[in-house]
Amino acid sequence: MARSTQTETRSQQHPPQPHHLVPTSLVFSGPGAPPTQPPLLLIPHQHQYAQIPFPKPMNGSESISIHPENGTMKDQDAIKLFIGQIPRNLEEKDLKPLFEQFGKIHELTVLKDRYTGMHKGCAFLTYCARESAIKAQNALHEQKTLPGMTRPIQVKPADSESRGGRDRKLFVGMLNKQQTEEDVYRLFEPYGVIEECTVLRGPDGNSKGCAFVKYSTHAEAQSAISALHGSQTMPGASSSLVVKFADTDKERTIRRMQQMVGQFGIFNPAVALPFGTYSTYAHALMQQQAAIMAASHGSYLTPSVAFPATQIHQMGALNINGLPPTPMTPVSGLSSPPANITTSAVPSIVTPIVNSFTGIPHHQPNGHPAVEAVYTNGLPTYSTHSPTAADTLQQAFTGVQQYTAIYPATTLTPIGQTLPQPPQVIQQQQREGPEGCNLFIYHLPQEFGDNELMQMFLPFGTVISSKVFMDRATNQSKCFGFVSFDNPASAQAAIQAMNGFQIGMKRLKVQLKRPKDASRPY
DNA sequence: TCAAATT
Repeated sequence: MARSTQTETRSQQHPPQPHHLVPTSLVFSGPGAPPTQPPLLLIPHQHQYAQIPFPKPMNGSESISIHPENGTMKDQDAIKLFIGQIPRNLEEKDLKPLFEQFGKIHELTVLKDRYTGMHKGCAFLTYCARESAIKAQNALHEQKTLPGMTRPIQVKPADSESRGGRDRKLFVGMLNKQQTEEDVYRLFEPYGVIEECTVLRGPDGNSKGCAFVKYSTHAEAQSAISALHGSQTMPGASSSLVVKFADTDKERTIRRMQQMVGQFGIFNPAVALPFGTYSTYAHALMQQQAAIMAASHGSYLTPSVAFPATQIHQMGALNINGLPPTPMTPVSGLSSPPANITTSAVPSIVTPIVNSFTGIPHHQPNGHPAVEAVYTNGLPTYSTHSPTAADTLQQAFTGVQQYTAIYPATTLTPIGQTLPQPPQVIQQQQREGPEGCNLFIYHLPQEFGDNELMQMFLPFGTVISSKVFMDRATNQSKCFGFVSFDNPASAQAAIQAMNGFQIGMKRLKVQLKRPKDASRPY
Protein backbone atom coordinates (compact mmCIF):
# COMPACT_ATOMS: atom_id res chain seq x y z
CA MET A 1 0.00 0.00 0.00
CA ALA A 2 1.43 3.29 -1.05
CA ARG A 3 1.80 5.94 1.51
CA SER A 4 1.37 9.60 0.94
CA THR A 5 4.42 11.66 0.34
CA GLN A 6 3.48 13.43 3.53
CA THR A 7 4.82 10.44 5.36
CA GLU A 8 8.16 10.77 3.73
CA THR A 9 8.74 14.04 5.44
CA ARG A 10 8.24 12.63 8.88
CA SER A 11 11.79 11.50 9.42
CA GLN A 12 13.51 12.22 12.66
CA GLN A 13 16.34 14.10 11.13
CA HIS A 14 16.47 16.77 13.74
CA PRO A 15 17.05 16.39 17.41
CA PRO A 16 13.82 16.56 19.37
CA GLN A 17 12.67 20.06 19.97
CA PRO A 18 11.80 21.03 23.50
CA HIS A 19 8.10 21.12 23.94
CA HIS A 20 6.46 24.42 24.03
CA LEU A 21 4.95 25.11 27.40
CA VAL A 22 1.62 26.80 27.39
CA PRO A 23 1.46 29.88 29.55
CA THR A 24 -0.77 30.30 32.57
CA SER A 25 -3.80 30.65 30.44
CA LEU A 26 -4.67 27.46 28.74
CA VAL A 27 -6.59 29.22 26.06
CA PHE A 28 -4.78 29.73 22.83
CA SER A 29 -5.54 33.02 21.30
CA GLY A 30 -4.15 35.69 19.08
CA PRO A 31 -0.81 34.95 17.48
CA GLY A 32 -0.32 31.95 19.71
CA ALA A 33 -3.44 30.30 18.41
CA PRO A 34 -3.01 26.76 17.21
CA PRO A 35 -1.87 26.60 13.64
CA THR A 36 -4.55 25.54 11.29
CA GLN A 37 -3.61 22.26 9.80
CA PRO A 38 -5.22 20.25 7.12
CA PRO A 39 -7.06 17.26 8.54
CA LEU A 40 -4.18 14.92 8.83
CA LEU A 41 -3.74 11.27 9.11
CA LEU A 42 -0.23 11.29 10.32
CA ILE A 43 0.81 13.61 13.06
CA PRO A 44 4.51 14.22 13.43
CA HIS A 45 5.90 14.64 16.85
CA GLN A 46 8.82 13.86 19.00
CA HIS A 47 8.81 10.13 19.38
CA GLN A 48 5.76 8.86 17.74
CA TYR A 49 3.89 8.56 14.55
CA ALA A 50 0.26 8.67 15.25
CA GLN A 51 -2.05 8.14 12.43
CA ILE A 52 -5.39 8.23 14.03
CA PRO A 53 -8.29 7.59 11.79
CA PHE A 54 -11.61 8.66 13.12
CA PRO A 55 -14.37 6.15 13.15
CA LYS A 56 -16.54 6.43 10.11
CA PRO A 57 -19.76 8.33 10.53
CA MET A 58 -22.81 6.21 10.85
CA ASN A 59 -24.27 5.89 7.43
CA GLY A 60 -26.73 8.65 6.89
CA SER A 61 -27.97 8.71 10.42
CA GLU A 62 -28.05 12.16 11.81
CA SER A 63 -29.95 11.50 14.99
CA ILE A 64 -28.90 13.38 18.06
CA SER A 65 -28.56 12.69 21.73
CA ILE A 66 -29.13 15.10 24.56
CA HIS A 67 -26.86 15.34 27.55
CA PRO A 68 -28.96 14.77 30.66
CA GLU A 69 -27.28 17.50 32.66
CA ASN A 70 -26.28 20.32 30.40
CA GLY A 71 -28.85 19.69 27.76
CA THR A 72 -26.32 19.88 24.95
CA MET A 73 -26.95 17.78 21.93
CA LYS A 74 -24.33 15.85 20.10
CA ASP A 75 -24.19 14.42 16.66
CA GLN A 76 -24.79 10.74 16.43
CA ASP A 77 -21.39 10.42 14.81
CA ALA A 78 -19.65 12.44 17.47
CA ILE A 79 -16.29 11.15 18.60
CA LYS A 80 -15.37 10.61 22.18
CA LEU A 81 -11.84 11.81 22.71
CA PHE A 82 -9.36 10.62 25.23
CA ILE A 83 -7.32 13.45 26.69
CA GLY A 84 -4.03 12.51 28.26
CA GLN A 85 -1.18 14.31 29.99
CA ILE A 86 -3.40 16.61 32.00
CA PRO A 87 -1.90 18.07 35.16
CA ARG A 88 -3.68 16.61 38.13
CA ASN A 89 -4.65 19.95 39.48
CA LEU A 90 -6.84 20.77 36.51
CA GLU A 91 -10.51 19.98 36.75
CA GLU A 92 -13.26 20.12 34.17
CA LYS A 93 -13.79 23.82 34.66
CA ASP A 94 -10.11 24.50 34.08
CA LEU A 95 -9.98 22.41 30.96
CA LYS A 96 -13.15 23.68 29.39
CA PRO A 97 -11.71 26.91 28.01
CA LEU A 98 -8.91 25.07 26.31
CA PHE A 99 -11.26 22.78 24.47
CA GLU A 100 -14.13 25.11 23.88
CA GLN A 101 -12.20 26.94 21.23
CA PHE A 102 -12.85 24.05 18.90
CA GLY A 103 -16.54 23.82 19.41
CA LYS A 104 -19.32 23.31 21.85
CA ILE A 105 -18.60 20.64 24.39
CA HIS A 106 -21.16 17.96 24.98
CA GLU A 107 -19.40 16.24 27.82
CA LEU A 108 -16.05 16.58 29.53
CA THR A 109 -15.13 14.24 32.32
CA VAL A 110 -11.89 14.08 34.21
CA LEU A 111 -11.11 10.52 35.15
CA LYS A 112 -10.95 9.87 38.85
CA ASP A 113 -10.00 6.87 40.86
CA ARG A 114 -13.20 5.21 41.86
CA TYR A 115 -12.19 4.78 45.47
CA THR A 116 -9.86 7.60 46.29
CA GLY A 117 -11.32 10.12 43.91
CA MET A 118 -7.85 10.87 42.75
CA HIS A 119 -7.40 12.65 39.45
CA LYS A 120 -5.93 10.22 36.98
CA GLY A 121 -4.36 12.82 34.75
CA CYS A 122 -6.65 12.15 31.84
CA ALA A 123 -10.17 12.84 30.69
CA PHE A 124 -12.85 12.04 28.17
CA LEU A 125 -14.21 14.72 25.95
CA THR A 126 -17.11 14.65 23.56
CA TYR A 127 -17.97 17.62 21.41
CA CYS A 128 -21.41 18.22 20.14
CA ALA A 129 -20.02 18.19 16.65
CA ARG A 130 -17.83 15.56 15.17
CA GLU A 131 -15.87 18.19 13.34
CA SER A 132 -14.86 19.86 16.60
CA ALA A 133 -13.18 16.71 17.77
CA ILE A 134 -11.16 16.50 14.61
CA LYS A 135 -10.14 20.11 14.93
CA ALA A 136 -9.19 19.69 18.56
CA GLN A 137 -7.09 16.66 17.85
CA ASN A 138 -5.30 18.29 14.98
CA ALA A 139 -4.57 21.38 16.97
CA LEU A 140 -3.63 19.81 20.25
CA HIS A 141 -2.54 16.21 20.04
CA GLU A 142 1.14 16.10 20.81
CA GLN A 143 1.30 19.79 19.96
CA LYS A 144 1.25 21.45 23.34
CA THR A 145 2.45 20.58 26.78
CA LEU A 146 0.36 21.62 29.71
CA PRO A 147 2.09 23.36 32.61
CA GLY A 148 3.91 20.94 34.84
CA MET A 149 3.81 18.11 32.37
CA THR A 150 6.87 16.72 30.68
CA ARG A 151 5.06 15.21 27.75
CA PRO A 152 2.67 16.78 25.31
CA ILE A 153 -1.08 16.58 25.65
CA GLN A 154 -2.81 13.64 24.04
CA VAL A 155 -6.03 14.16 22.18
CA LYS A 156 -7.30 11.15 20.32
CA PRO A 157 -10.34 8.96 19.99
CA ALA A 158 -10.98 7.00 23.14
CA ASP A 159 -10.39 3.29 23.07
CA SER A 160 -14.12 2.85 23.33
CA GLU A 161 -14.45 4.45 19.93
CA SER A 162 -12.70 1.60 18.25
CA ARG A 163 -11.52 -1.74 19.44
CA GLY A 164 -8.85 -0.24 21.56
CA GLY A 165 -6.36 -1.62 19.13
CA ARG A 166 -4.86 -4.22 21.38
CA ASP A 167 -5.37 -6.98 18.90
CA ARG A 168 -3.43 -5.18 16.22
CA LYS A 169 -0.69 -3.70 18.25
CA LEU A 170 2.73 -5.25 18.17
CA PHE A 171 5.62 -5.16 20.52
CA VAL A 172 8.94 -5.05 18.73
CA GLY A 173 11.98 -6.05 20.69
CA MET A 174 15.66 -6.40 19.99
CA LEU A 175 15.95 -3.27 17.96
CA ASN A 176 19.18 -1.47 18.21
CA LYS A 177 19.13 1.75 20.12
CA GLN A 178 19.94 3.87 17.12
CA GLN A 179 16.81 2.88 15.27
CA THR A 180 14.21 5.60 15.12
CA GLU A 181 10.48 5.59 14.58
CA GLU A 182 11.22 6.18 10.96
CA ASP A 183 13.38 3.10 10.72
CA VAL A 184 10.80 0.96 12.43
CA TYR A 185 8.10 2.37 10.24
CA ARG A 186 10.05 1.43 7.14
CA LEU A 187 10.54 -2.05 8.39
CA PHE A 188 6.89 -2.67 9.17
CA GLU A 189 5.29 -0.67 6.43
CA PRO A 190 5.22 -3.49 3.85
CA TYR A 191 2.81 -5.52 5.94
CA GLY A 192 -0.03 -3.11 6.36
CA VAL A 193 -1.28 0.30 7.27
CA ILE A 194 0.54 1.54 10.33
CA GLU A 195 -1.51 3.73 12.60
CA GLU A 196 1.06 4.24 15.25
CA CYS A 197 4.75 3.63 15.62
CA THR A 198 6.51 4.44 18.84
CA VAL A 199 10.01 3.71 19.98
CA LEU A 200 10.17 3.34 23.74
CA ARG A 201 12.58 5.70 25.33
CA GLY A 202 13.92 6.37 28.75
CA PRO A 203 13.72 9.75 30.42
CA ASP A 204 16.91 10.75 28.66
CA GLY A 205 15.32 10.13 25.31
CA ASN A 206 17.47 7.14 24.55
CA SER A 207 15.79 4.23 22.91
CA LYS A 208 15.10 1.22 25.04
CA GLY A 209 15.57 -0.95 22.02
CA CYS A 210 11.92 -1.73 21.58
CA ALA A 211 8.86 -0.24 20.02
CA PHE A 212 5.13 -0.47 19.52
CA VAL A 213 3.63 -0.70 16.09
CA LYS A 214 -0.09 -0.54 15.58
CA TYR A 215 -1.63 -1.74 12.36
CA SER A 216 -5.10 -1.02 11.17
CA THR A 217 -6.08 -4.65 11.30
CA HIS A 218 -5.27 -7.76 13.22
CA ALA A 219 -4.46 -9.59 10.02
CA GLU A 220 -1.82 -7.05 9.07
CA ALA A 221 -0.27 -7.35 12.49
CA GLN A 222 -0.26 -11.10 12.18
CA SER A 223 1.44 -10.97 8.81
CA ALA A 224 4.13 -8.69 10.17
CA ILE A 225 4.81 -11.20 12.93
CA SER A 226 5.11 -14.00 10.42
CA ALA A 227 7.40 -12.03 8.20
CA LEU A 228 9.59 -10.29 10.71
CA HIS A 229 9.80 -12.17 13.97
CA GLY A 230 13.25 -13.67 14.24
CA SER A 231 13.94 -12.68 10.66
CA GLN A 232 17.09 -10.70 11.33
CA THR A 233 19.41 -9.52 14.02
CA MET A 234 19.95 -5.82 14.30
CA PRO A 235 23.55 -4.70 14.55
CA GLY A 236 24.39 -4.51 18.20
CA ALA A 237 21.33 -6.44 19.32
CA SER A 238 21.91 -9.53 21.38
CA SER A 239 19.43 -11.67 19.52
CA SER A 240 17.11 -11.67 16.58
CA LEU A 241 14.23 -9.30 16.15
CA VAL A 242 11.21 -9.95 18.32
CA VAL A 243 7.80 -9.19 16.91
CA LYS A 244 4.75 -10.18 18.89
CA PHE A 245 1.43 -8.85 20.02
CA ALA A 246 1.83 -6.27 22.74
CA ASP A 247 0.79 -7.06 26.25
CA THR A 248 -2.81 -6.67 27.19
CA ASP A 249 -3.67 -4.54 30.17
CA LYS A 250 -3.90 -7.62 32.29
CA GLU A 251 -0.49 -8.76 31.21
CA ARG A 252 0.89 -5.34 31.91
CA THR A 253 -0.47 -5.47 35.41
CA ILE A 254 1.11 -8.83 35.96
CA ARG A 255 4.36 -7.58 34.55
CA ARG A 256 4.34 -4.71 36.96
CA MET A 257 3.69 -7.08 39.80
CA GLN A 258 6.60 -9.18 38.79
CA GLN A 259 8.78 -6.14 38.70
CA MET A 260 7.70 -5.33 42.20
CA VAL A 261 8.50 -8.81 43.29
CA GLY A 262 11.93 -8.43 41.78
CA GLN A 263 12.41 -5.02 43.21
CA PHE A 264 11.50 -5.94 46.72
CA GLY A 265 12.56 -9.52 46.82
CA ILE A 266 9.21 -10.65 48.03
CA PHE A 267 8.07 -14.09 47.44
CA ASN A 268 4.90 -15.28 48.98
CA PRO A 269 3.06 -18.30 47.64
CA ALA A 270 -0.30 -16.69 48.14
CA VAL A 271 0.83 -13.72 46.17
CA ALA A 272 2.62 -15.69 43.51
CA LEU A 273 -0.60 -17.34 42.49
CA PRO A 274 -2.01 -14.53 40.40
CA PHE A 275 0.66 -15.20 37.86
CA GLY A 276 -1.14 -18.38 37.07
CA THR A 277 -4.69 -17.62 38.01
CA TYR A 278 -5.22 -13.97 37.95
CA SER A 279 -7.95 -12.53 40.09
CA THR A 280 -8.90 -9.14 41.32
CA TYR A 281 -8.63 -10.50 44.75
CA ALA A 282 -5.11 -11.70 44.30
CA HIS A 283 -4.35 -8.46 42.59
CA ALA A 284 -5.51 -6.61 45.66
CA LEU A 285 -3.23 -8.67 47.82
CA MET A 286 -0.33 -7.94 45.58
CA GLN A 287 -1.06 -4.30 45.43
CA GLN A 288 -1.19 -4.10 49.13
CA GLN A 289 1.98 -5.96 49.55
CA ALA A 290 3.61 -3.53 47.22
CA ALA A 291 2.15 -0.63 49.13
CA ILE A 292 3.56 -1.98 52.30
CA MET A 293 6.90 -2.37 50.73
CA ALA A 294 6.69 1.16 49.51
CA ALA A 295 5.99 2.30 53.01
CA SER A 296 8.97 0.44 54.30
CA HIS A 297 11.04 2.36 51.83
CA GLY A 298 9.54 5.63 52.84
CA SER A 299 12.66 7.31 54.00
CA TYR A 300 14.81 6.15 51.17
CA LEU A 301 12.74 6.22 48.04
CA THR A 302 10.39 8.66 46.54
CA PRO A 303 7.28 6.57 46.26
CA SER A 304 6.28 8.24 43.06
CA VAL A 305 9.46 6.90 41.62
CA ALA A 306 8.82 3.44 42.87
CA PHE A 307 5.27 3.24 41.58
CA PRO A 308 3.09 4.95 39.08
CA ALA A 309 0.64 7.13 40.91
CA THR A 310 -2.34 5.16 39.79
CA GLN A 311 -0.94 2.09 41.26
CA ILE A 312 -0.28 3.71 44.55
CA HIS A 313 -3.81 4.81 44.76
CA GLN A 314 -5.18 1.50 43.81
CA MET A 315 -3.18 -0.04 46.54
CA GLY A 316 -4.89 1.99 49.13
CA ALA A 317 -8.22 1.41 47.64
CA LEU A 318 -8.65 -2.20 48.48
CA ASN A 319 -8.60 -3.98 51.73
CA ILE A 320 -7.64 -7.53 52.29
CA ASN A 321 -11.00 -8.76 51.14
CA GLY A 322 -10.48 -7.07 47.84
CA LEU A 323 -13.26 -4.68 48.67
CA PRO A 324 -13.09 -0.97 49.08
CA PRO A 325 -12.61 -0.02 52.68
CA THR A 326 -15.71 1.62 54.02
CA PRO A 327 -14.38 3.93 56.70
CA MET A 328 -11.30 5.91 55.91
CA THR A 329 -10.46 6.25 59.57
CA PRO A 330 -7.67 4.26 61.13
CA VAL A 331 -9.08 1.80 63.59
CA SER A 332 -6.30 -0.57 64.33
CA GLY A 333 -4.18 1.79 66.34
CA LEU A 334 -1.21 -0.24 65.28
CA SER A 335 0.83 2.65 64.16
CA SER A 336 0.66 6.20 63.07
CA PRO A 337 1.37 7.17 59.51
CA PRO A 338 5.06 7.75 58.97
CA ALA A 339 5.93 11.32 59.69
CA ASN A 340 8.91 11.29 57.42
CA ILE A 341 6.87 11.35 54.27
CA THR A 342 5.82 14.82 53.50
CA THR A 343 5.12 14.86 49.80
CA SER A 344 1.51 15.76 49.31
CA ALA A 345 0.80 12.63 47.35
CA VAL A 346 2.19 10.37 49.95
CA PRO A 347 -0.13 10.49 52.92
CA SER A 348 -2.80 9.13 50.69
CA ILE A 349 -0.57 6.16 50.11
CA VAL A 350 0.25 5.47 53.63
CA THR A 351 -2.97 6.12 55.40
CA PRO A 352 -5.00 3.65 53.40
CA ILE A 353 -2.43 0.99 54.05
CA VAL A 354 -3.09 1.28 57.70
CA ASN A 355 -6.78 1.56 57.13
CA SER A 356 -6.89 -1.43 54.96
CA PHE A 357 -5.69 -3.52 57.79
CA THR A 358 -8.97 -3.04 59.49
CA GLY A 359 -10.43 -5.41 56.98
CA ILE A 360 -8.87 -8.26 58.87
CA PRO A 361 -11.33 -10.36 60.83
CA HIS A 362 -10.97 -10.02 64.53
CA HIS A 363 -11.74 -13.61 65.17
CA GLN A 364 -11.15 -16.65 63.14
CA PRO A 365 -14.23 -18.52 62.10
CA ASN A 366 -12.85 -21.50 63.90
CA GLY A 367 -12.90 -19.71 67.19
CA HIS A 368 -9.18 -19.28 67.49
CA PRO A 369 -7.82 -16.10 68.88
CA ALA A 370 -7.80 -13.07 66.66
CA VAL A 371 -5.10 -12.91 64.09
CA GLU A 372 -4.59 -9.41 65.30
CA ALA A 373 -3.26 -10.78 68.54
CA VAL A 374 -0.55 -12.53 66.66
CA TYR A 375 0.76 -9.49 64.99
CA THR A 376 0.04 -6.82 67.50
CA ASN A 377 1.61 -8.83 70.20
CA GLY A 378 5.09 -7.73 71.01
CA LEU A 379 5.53 -5.25 68.23
CA PRO A 380 8.34 -2.90 68.94
CA THR A 381 7.49 0.43 70.43
CA TYR A 382 9.19 3.26 68.70
CA SER A 383 7.54 6.04 70.57
CA THR A 384 10.72 7.30 72.10
CA HIS A 385 12.36 8.26 68.86
CA SER A 386 11.16 9.93 65.75
CA PRO A 387 8.59 7.76 64.05
CA THR A 388 10.37 7.59 60.76
CA ALA A 389 12.10 4.61 59.29
CA ALA A 390 11.34 2.42 62.22
CA ASP A 391 7.72 3.30 62.12
CA THR A 392 7.33 2.48 58.49
CA LEU A 393 9.30 -0.62 59.12
CA GLN A 394 6.89 -1.63 61.74
CA GLN A 395 4.10 -1.26 59.27
CA ALA A 396 5.99 -3.17 56.70
CA PHE A 397 6.54 -6.16 58.84
CA THR A 398 3.15 -6.01 60.32
CA GLY A 399 1.73 -6.08 56.87
CA VAL A 400 3.81 -8.95 55.66
CA GLN A 401 2.79 -10.93 58.63
CA GLN A 402 -0.82 -10.18 58.11
CA TYR A 403 -0.87 -11.59 54.66
CA THR A 404 1.05 -14.59 55.29
CA ALA A 405 -0.36 -15.25 58.68
CA ILE A 406 -3.87 -15.13 57.38
CA TYR A 407 -3.14 -16.91 54.16
CA PRO A 408 -0.25 -19.19 54.89
CA ALA A 409 -1.52 -21.93 52.65
CA THR A 410 -0.40 -22.15 49.08
CA THR A 411 -3.88 -21.57 47.79
CA LEU A 412 -5.96 -18.51 48.23
CA THR A 413 -8.90 -18.98 50.44
CA PRO A 414 -12.03 -17.94 48.67
CA ILE A 415 -13.73 -15.08 50.37
CA GLY A 416 -16.24 -16.25 52.88
CA GLN A 417 -14.63 -19.58 53.46
CA THR A 418 -12.96 -20.64 56.61
CA LEU A 419 -9.49 -19.25 56.74
CA PRO A 420 -6.56 -21.43 57.51
CA GLN A 421 -5.54 -21.39 61.07
CA PRO A 422 -2.57 -19.20 61.78
CA PRO A 423 0.55 -20.99 62.91
CA GLN A 424 0.70 -21.56 66.59
CA VAL A 425 3.16 -19.67 68.66
CA ILE A 426 4.97 -21.92 71.01
CA GLN A 427 6.87 -19.85 73.46
CA GLN A 428 10.03 -21.42 74.50
CA GLN A 429 13.54 -21.20 75.61
CA GLN A 430 16.33 -21.56 73.14
CA ARG A 431 15.11 -24.56 71.31
CA GLU A 432 16.82 -25.74 68.25
CA GLY A 433 14.72 -27.40 65.64
CA PRO A 434 15.57 -30.47 63.62
CA GLU A 435 18.18 -30.30 60.92
CA GLY A 436 17.13 -27.98 58.15
CA CYS A 437 14.75 -26.09 60.37
CA ASN A 438 17.10 -23.53 61.85
CA LEU A 439 17.77 -20.24 60.19
CA PHE A 440 20.50 -17.70 60.54
CA ILE A 441 19.32 -14.15 59.90
CA TYR A 442 21.66 -11.24 59.37
CA HIS A 443 21.12 -7.52 58.80
CA LEU A 444 18.23 -7.29 61.19
CA PRO A 445 17.12 -3.82 62.14
CA GLN A 446 18.76 -2.61 65.29
CA GLU A 447 15.39 -2.35 67.01
CA PHE A 448 14.44 -5.95 66.50
CA GLY A 449 14.37 -8.19 69.52
CA ASP A 450 13.46 -11.85 69.87
CA ASN A 451 9.81 -11.10 69.62
CA GLU A 452 10.01 -9.03 66.49
CA LEU A 453 12.17 -11.65 64.91
CA MET A 454 9.59 -14.25 65.69
CA GLN A 455 6.82 -12.05 64.35
CA MET A 456 8.66 -11.68 61.14
CA PHE A 457 8.95 -15.40 60.61
CA LEU A 458 5.66 -16.61 62.00
CA PRO A 459 3.97 -16.36 58.64
CA PHE A 460 5.98 -19.25 57.37
CA GLY A 461 5.15 -21.77 60.02
CA THR A 462 5.47 -22.63 63.64
CA VAL A 463 8.38 -20.83 65.18
CA ILE A 464 9.77 -22.85 68.02
CA SER A 465 12.55 -20.44 68.83
CA SER A 466 13.76 -17.00 67.93
CA LYS A 467 16.84 -15.30 69.28
CA VAL A 468 18.47 -12.01 68.48
CA PHE A 469 22.06 -11.83 69.61
CA MET A 470 22.83 -8.99 71.95
CA ASP A 471 26.06 -7.30 72.72
CA ARG A 472 26.69 -8.00 76.37
CA ALA A 473 28.43 -4.70 77.03
CA THR A 474 26.01 -2.34 75.36
CA ASN A 475 22.87 -4.48 75.50
CA GLN A 476 22.38 -3.62 71.85
CA SER A 477 21.35 -6.05 69.17
CA LYS A 478 24.17 -7.40 67.09
CA CYS A 479 21.72 -7.39 64.23
CA PHE A 480 21.72 -11.08 63.69
CA GLY A 481 19.80 -13.94 65.16
CA PHE A 482 18.38 -17.38 64.78
CA VAL A 483 14.92 -18.70 64.12
CA SER A 484 13.88 -22.31 64.37
CA PHE A 485 10.83 -23.88 62.81
CA ASP A 486 9.35 -27.25 63.52
CA ASN A 487 9.76 -28.41 59.97
CA PRO A 488 12.15 -27.84 57.08
CA ALA A 489 9.46 -26.74 54.64
CA SER A 490 8.65 -23.73 56.76
CA ALA A 491 12.30 -22.90 56.97
CA GLN A 492 12.64 -23.09 53.22
CA ALA A 493 9.56 -20.96 52.71
CA ALA A 494 11.01 -18.39 55.05
CA ILE A 495 14.27 -18.32 53.15
CA GLN A 496 12.43 -17.92 49.89
CA ALA A 497 10.37 -15.09 51.19
CA MET A 498 12.72 -13.24 53.43
CA ASN A 499 16.20 -13.71 52.11
CA GLY A 500 17.08 -10.47 50.42
CA PHE A 501 14.10 -8.70 51.95
CA GLN A 502 15.10 -5.10 51.77
CA ILE A 503 14.99 -2.93 54.83
CA GLY A 504 16.27 0.53 54.24
CA MET A 505 19.62 0.22 52.64
CA LYS A 506 20.18 -3.35 53.66
CA ARG A 507 18.81 -6.69 52.72
CA LEU A 508 18.17 -9.46 55.16
CA LYS A 509 20.35 -12.45 54.82
CA VAL A 510 18.34 -15.53 55.64
CA GLN A 511 19.94 -18.91 55.36
CA LEU A 512 20.09 -22.23 57.06
CA LYS A 513 22.12 -22.16 60.19
CA ARG A 514 25.29 -24.17 59.89
CA PRO A 515 24.90 -27.31 61.91
CA LYS A 516 27.23 -27.21 64.88
CA ASP A 517 28.78 -30.53 64.12
CA ALA A 518 29.06 -30.02 60.39
CA SER A 519 32.78 -29.99 60.43
CA ARG A 520 34.18 -28.20 57.46
CA PRO A 521 36.78 -30.06 55.42
CA TYR A 522 39.77 -27.99 56.47
C1' DT B 1 12.79 -5.89 25.50
C1' DC B 2 6.03 -4.18 27.10
C1' DA B 3 4.07 3.05 27.64
C1' DA B 4 1.47 7.52 31.39
C1' DA B 5 -3.49 7.49 31.20
C1' DT B 6 -9.07 4.59 28.75
C1' DT B 7 -15.10 5.77 33.03
